[in-house]
Amino acid sequence: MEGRFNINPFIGEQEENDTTIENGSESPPSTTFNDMKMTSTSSPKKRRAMQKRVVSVPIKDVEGSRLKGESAPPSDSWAWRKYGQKPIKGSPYPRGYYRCSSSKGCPARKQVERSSVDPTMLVITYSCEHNHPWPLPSRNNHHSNHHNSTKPAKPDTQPEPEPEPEPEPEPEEKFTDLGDEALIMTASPDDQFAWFGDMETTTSTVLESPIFADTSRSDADVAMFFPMREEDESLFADLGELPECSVVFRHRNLGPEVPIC
DNA sequence: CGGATTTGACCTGCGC
DNA sequence: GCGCAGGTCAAATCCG
Repeated sequence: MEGRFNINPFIGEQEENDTTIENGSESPPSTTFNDMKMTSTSSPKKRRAMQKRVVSVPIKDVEGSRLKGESAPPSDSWAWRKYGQKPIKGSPYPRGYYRCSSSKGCPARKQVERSSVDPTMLVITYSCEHNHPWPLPSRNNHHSNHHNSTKPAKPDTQPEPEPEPEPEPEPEEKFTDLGDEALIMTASPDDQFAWFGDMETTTSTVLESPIFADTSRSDADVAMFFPMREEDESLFADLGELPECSVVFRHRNLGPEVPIC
């Protein structure tokens, strides 16, 4: 069923290491995502070069297939296992932590949380060890299909209080938070963002961080960004000025499923 | 029975 | 140096 997004935020990753992420300065923006330490199995102290991509998808699309509350990640072609959930300060919604279980040793992770800016959107942050050889779960590797992404093992076991979505808490702050670390996609739709193509079915929106835009945005790249539609514009109009999130684009190309890494 | 989810505790990094 | 917040682990529990 739809609602299955083939989110493959890791493709094209090779290019983007943390250096690409840095928001104009060398120092890590904050502890948020860069802080990702690979489980205690790997040197806890060592910060792995994690690449991140922030994807925002309409929650309704997700809910279409499952009503699991804010942490219900959209179904993609990969298997994710939830390993934690934490309430995020400043956000009425908790953030769910998922680990890739599509293949053994898969370092991919993703964090799913509902956007406090737009409660109807699910913000998914994908992280991947940039120098880690990804298993490249091919499309056939769909075991995720029967146990696909965070499979709905418990349809409604999620007792999440799920606080009422707030109209628009602190847009800027939220976006800032998100944008700061957000690794934006700026590649050609047919390769690096092919994965994004699948999401398109859900009118997904990707938030782009100005940082990224600033550092790597070239005219060519900009061309990659799809212009906002009226809905989007109005949607974000509420946000007022978004100092951090300067670009919002939606993609509409259809693309085949692509390996996450 | 095996695998996934839940939940509390613990650890690490950052800011003050 | 301390406190805060985020991220991960691990045991318990639940579901198929």
